[in-house]
Parts: sequence; structure tokens; C-alpha cells
Amino acid sequence: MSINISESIKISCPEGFSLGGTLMSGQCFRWSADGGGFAGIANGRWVRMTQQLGYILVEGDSRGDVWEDYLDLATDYDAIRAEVTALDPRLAQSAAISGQVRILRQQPWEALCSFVISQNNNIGRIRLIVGRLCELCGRRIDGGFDFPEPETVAALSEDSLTEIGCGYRAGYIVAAAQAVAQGNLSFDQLRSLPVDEARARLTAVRGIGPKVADCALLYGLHRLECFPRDVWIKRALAEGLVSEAVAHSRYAGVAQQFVFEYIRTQKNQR
DNA sequence: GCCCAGGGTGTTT
DNA sequence: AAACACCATGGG
Repeated sequence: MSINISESIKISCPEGFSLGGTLMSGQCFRWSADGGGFAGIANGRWVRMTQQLGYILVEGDSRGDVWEDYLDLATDYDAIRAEVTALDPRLAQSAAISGQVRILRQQPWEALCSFVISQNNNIGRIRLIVGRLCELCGRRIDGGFDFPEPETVAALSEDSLTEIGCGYRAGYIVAAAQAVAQGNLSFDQLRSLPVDEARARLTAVRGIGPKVADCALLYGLHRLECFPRDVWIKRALAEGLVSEAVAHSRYAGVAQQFVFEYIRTQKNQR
């Protein structure tokens, strides 16, 4: 397969920014290490991002001026980091190691669908299944397959999803897709509703519980006050790496990502 | 073989 | 409301 690197652009960013941590820390499942950088498909386009001193090199289909927004480079993470560590000094340990990670601005359906797949699953297998889903029914684009539209997934049979390894989640995936495709779940509404109501709309769908709802709101709609509680974060709370005070603060989701990435990197070094 | 993974649902205490 | 079994699947 040949990739036509038609264009490349540079996006300035803080030198400390962690591109790898941001793309590979389990908030998105479509990136992989490639030639010193990271290749993947987002916003309907294949690109490879490579971090240089003070900027990100974006090669491939880099049209559209969407990547600075995707990486959330306009948000002041120094201020966020200062605020959450002031709220809980114990968090400084995680922030010191993983505090250069940002919350991606993914497309809401991709985030929701990916985290429905994520339940009781591990990151490697989530990547595998999400990739197969795109190959199964995503639009063919230069470099691979785009994430499928909700209408496309809503029309799939549960059997076809079981065949690509979705297991018992097949029905949940179709249910979520149908809720979106039929307008019962509107991302425009979820974006502006009070967070508790947005959560309630999401968890009303069969297969979406509180954790997946918070992931959809945090990673798909950039509601930074959401605090997804997976097994790792529950463990971190029990061990005192992060406190409930942070979990209920306005940048709870950012702090949560610091802790999640911190635990992962620590675990890999053991 | 057992345990675990970015959980949720339904049932039983 | 809290504890529990069950849900597919693959890697360790």
C-alpha cells in the first residue's frame, strides 16, 4: 500500500507536550507507532504525526486545519495542571510524569462507539476490534478506512459484529448506533445539557453505563468535568493517588487522564 | 486451567 | 444498596 504524502504541515506546540501519551493513552484506539511518530485516521483522514522541537509535523492528508483542534493545543494545560494539583498535592506525582497529556477532541460517535466496545476489555483488543469494525463497514479512504457512520453500524447484524470479536457487546453496539441514527441520542444536546442530564440520556441506552457515558462525554464532547472510573482509576482512588475532591472538580477528566497514563507507564516498567 | 481487561445488566441478599 | 453471577474473547 502506498501512501501519497500530498502535503505536510507543522503545528507549533509546547516543547513538553506528549504527543505519544496523548494519542496512545487509551482515549482513542486508531493510532499506532510508525517511523518515530504515530500514524492513524481521524477526522476522515490518514496522517502521520511526528513530534519535533516545538512543533508537530503532520504528513499525509493534512488538509483542513483540524489537527491543532484535535490535539487540543489551544487549551492552557499549565493552568489546568496547576489547579488540579493545588486541589490535591498527591496528584503532583502523576502530573509530574504524565501531566503533558491532553484530552483529544474526537468525533463524538467514534468516542461513544469505541467505549461501548471497551467494556470489560483491554486496550490491545479494543484497538483490534475498532480496526476491524472500520474495515468491515467504514468508508475507504487514502491510507485505510474511516470510522463508520452511526447509520451504517445501526444497519449491521449482530452476527457480523460477533464475527469480528465483539462478543456479547454486539447488541450494545447496534443499540447505541440506532439511538444516534434515530435521533434518540443527540450529540448537539449532549454538548449543552447539564452534565447530569447528559449522563442520564446516555445511560438510558442499553449497554451504556456510567463509565462509558463519562468516556463519551469527556473524549467525544470535551466535557472536562467528567471522571470515568475504570478498574485502574478505582484502584488509584483506593491507593490515594487521586482524591474524590479532584474527581468532582471542573477538570476532573484531565486529572483522571494524568493518573491513568501514570499508572500505565509505571506498570509497564515493572 | 485461571485471571484479567478503560463494565453493564439482572438477580439475590 | 450492596454483593454477586453472567456476559465473549484473547493474552498472560
